[in-house]
Amino acid sequence: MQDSTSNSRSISWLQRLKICGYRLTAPRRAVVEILADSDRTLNATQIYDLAREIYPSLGLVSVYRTLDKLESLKIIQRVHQPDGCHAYIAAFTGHQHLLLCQDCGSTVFFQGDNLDELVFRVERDSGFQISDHWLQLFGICAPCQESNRDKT
Amino acid sequence: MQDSTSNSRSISWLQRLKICGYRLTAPRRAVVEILADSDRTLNATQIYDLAREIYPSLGLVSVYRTLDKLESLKIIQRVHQPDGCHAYIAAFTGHQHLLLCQDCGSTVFFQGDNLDELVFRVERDSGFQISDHWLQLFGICAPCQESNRDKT
DNA sequence: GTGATTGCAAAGCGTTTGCACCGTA
DNA sequence: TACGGTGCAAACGCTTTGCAATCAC
Repeated sequence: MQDSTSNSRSISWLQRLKICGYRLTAPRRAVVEILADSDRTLNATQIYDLAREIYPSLGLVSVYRTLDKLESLKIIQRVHQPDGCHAYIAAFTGHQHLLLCQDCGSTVFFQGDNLDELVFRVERDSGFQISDHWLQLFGICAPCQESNRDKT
Repeated sequence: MQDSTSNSRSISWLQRLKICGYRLTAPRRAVVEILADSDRTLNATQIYDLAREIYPSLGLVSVYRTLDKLESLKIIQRVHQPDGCHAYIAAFTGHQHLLLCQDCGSTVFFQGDNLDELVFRVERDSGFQISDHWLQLFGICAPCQESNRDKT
């Protein structure tokens, strides 16, 4: 099937919404489609603009409401960056961390941090009971490095 | 000197403001005082409330304007947490990372992460040029663990 | 059919801006 | 005295809420 509105990730997300008792409506399908297809962080307005290309009568309110549901089902997650925390991306699967391009917002997940020893040491020294950690890398992706070179 | 309005950290911050050409006014002194004295993250409204105990005619606008200046001088920094990114704390000195209590917001800095190898590997695998990283630990501080136990 | 979901409009909230007055240097 | 800084009020942008109409199941 060549239909770009039905990649396997969005189908799986819609199934999960349905299983959780939510109805599959055109606004939800459009928002899911945009986020499932994106490899970069998007905020509510960006999602709204893109999703209206699929479903023009979409309201911004429905974007916010769908984002809430997707986030509470851990299908998507909010991304924090130096300049704010209002962008979303498909959620981690398992223990992964994020690498973000500060030019174009494209993201790559990686794993293989070995922080156990550090966490243990900090836990012992501080008396804190550590339950979670964030590790994010920031940089410039290869295509953006390329286009920055061209500008010079 | 027992005067709680003049601990050494706030004096140093005021000096830095002055050196950078900013005037030392009562509203600025009050905001600086609150932040310099705090070991936990505070947002604009919390700073406003606390600083009005020192300087009751303070306006919220001056809090925002002072926060801007302190942040641009890297005296304070914005802290990102799972529930938002609108809190401030005294800035890192050198290469340090943050450990936050999710109950009371108290913070501890730590150092000694060894991420060079990881950064190198991810850089090689992804093609990104990595310029920065965030590492934050979240947990419950010892006093909060204690008081949670008492509630049970 | 019926109740969840929608888009619109309005409200809400945190933050920024315009402005006349004030106070530091 | 000069002009950077102030507080107030209003504007602003993003997000949430109230509501009647709509539509998936």
